[in-house]
Amino acid sequence: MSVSPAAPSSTGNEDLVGRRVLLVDDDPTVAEVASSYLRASGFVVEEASDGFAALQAADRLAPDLIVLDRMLPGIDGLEVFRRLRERMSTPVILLTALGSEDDRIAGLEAGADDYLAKPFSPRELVLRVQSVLRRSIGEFTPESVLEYGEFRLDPSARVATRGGVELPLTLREFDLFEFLLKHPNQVFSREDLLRTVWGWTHGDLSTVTVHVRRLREKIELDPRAPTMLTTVWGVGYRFTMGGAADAVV
Amino acid sequence: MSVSPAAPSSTGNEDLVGRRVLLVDDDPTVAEVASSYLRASGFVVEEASDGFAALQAADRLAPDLIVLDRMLPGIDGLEVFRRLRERMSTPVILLTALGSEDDRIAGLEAGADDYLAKPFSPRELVLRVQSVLRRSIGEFTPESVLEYGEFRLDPSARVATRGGVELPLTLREFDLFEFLLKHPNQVFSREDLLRTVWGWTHGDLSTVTVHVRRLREKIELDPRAPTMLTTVWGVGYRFTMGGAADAVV
DNA sequence: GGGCATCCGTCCGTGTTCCGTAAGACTTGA
DNA sequence: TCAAGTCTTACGGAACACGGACGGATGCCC
Repeated sequence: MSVSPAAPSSTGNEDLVGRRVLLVDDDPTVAEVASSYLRASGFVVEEASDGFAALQAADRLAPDLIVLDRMLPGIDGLEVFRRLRERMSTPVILLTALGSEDDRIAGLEAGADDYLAKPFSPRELVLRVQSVLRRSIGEFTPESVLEYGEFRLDPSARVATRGGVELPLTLREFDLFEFLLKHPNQVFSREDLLRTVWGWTHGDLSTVTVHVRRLREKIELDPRAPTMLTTVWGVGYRFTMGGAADAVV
Repeated sequence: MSVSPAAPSSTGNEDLVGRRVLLVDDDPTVAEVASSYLRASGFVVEEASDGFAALQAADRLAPDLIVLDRMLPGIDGLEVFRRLRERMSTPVILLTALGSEDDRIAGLEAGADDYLAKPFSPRELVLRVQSVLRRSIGEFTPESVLEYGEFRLDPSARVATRGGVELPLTLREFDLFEFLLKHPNQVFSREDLLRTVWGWTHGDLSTVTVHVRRLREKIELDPRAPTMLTTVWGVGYRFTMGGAADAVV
């Protein structure tokens, strides 16, 4: 199984890191793929393969969100859903068989917060989970603006400036820059970045290399001799300002 | 008017506890689920299953807000809505059936304070009820007029002008513009807009694309090279004016 | 009541932007 | 000097945004 590219993991999702997700599906393959994607996006995932296990796990874990297959061995998914609702108000995303539009309607009317038709792309699932969680947290509350030296980065407007001049960053470049700006003076391996910024579990590391280079092209005065977004040989990259923070090598 | 952002995380929802909500829907399942969610959020809920009962209950209860299904047995939902408006200014959230295509309610929806397309997530309904109520509290003035640059937008009269000249905006265009004016310098995905402005939880995103284009046609000097309603590639749209980030409205 | 204009949602063709990958040149550290 | 790691460049394809147009539905006017 290879990780598909292009997860628009716009990093306004850092508040979501560490949130607990309970994944209920009886198909081991689906469960494994889905949970690995969710984990890659920073969620803590617990799995359950039938209705009883789901209810128990829900009590024990008190998850922030539940992904629930509508078709389950033993108790039906909808029934599990009702019982869940009786004791907690945790948001639920329902996985429904394709085609059966009635399922979806029934699901939403029963109180699901979202639904996803099987077969679904894991990436889509991650997006939905993030979307539902973000909504339940509080929507459209503008994120605070990052200021660092002459750089200014507004995540809500997705505008980055240096000395008041706007930097024409692309989506990936912006996400990458935002992450680095939030964690200055800290070294990240390419794998770290690929996981946190891209949301991939594994993949071609050169992707990171190239994007770092492109970002340097836009934020460094002399991209050939970077002073802020520097390379730590054999380890990764680090964003620093003020120049003197790199004494230790 | 359409929608405003939901629930600030610092939930100033304490003021809303105990507010009376009249829920009008003939589908017992929908009514039950919705009302249980509303009650769980601290509202006092009364239900009515047809138009007459709704009007009577409205008189008797003097609710703070009414959730009204457009499709009702007996009197049509819209008719109920008109009669309600004749005697009281209670805010109304309209539930519309999206599935049945014959439901283009464009005309009178304009008077509703918010609308939500079925099927919807109950959580979404709660968010909207809170949002509308919070807005209506302390706002005895009909509705504040939005001014932004040379634009002036009167939600009550549904009139938009640029430099004193009226802009012939359609219903959707007005709603869209209003939402963007209320949240300047912030990027919204097509999905965000579809959910908040249209009240759809799911739908064709190209709908948003097209309406943005039509709106640009009317507010931009050069619609081909938009300067205010700009596209953020891979993310969504943003309304900005002149460089000044005076986000206070 | 019929015809007309308006508005809305959808679809399709087209051009553009951006991203991921590969391959070769270069640099670093031993 | 050598090998591993890093940088640079280029390219193909995919995702995306846009314009144009169409059909259906509604409201209005005659």
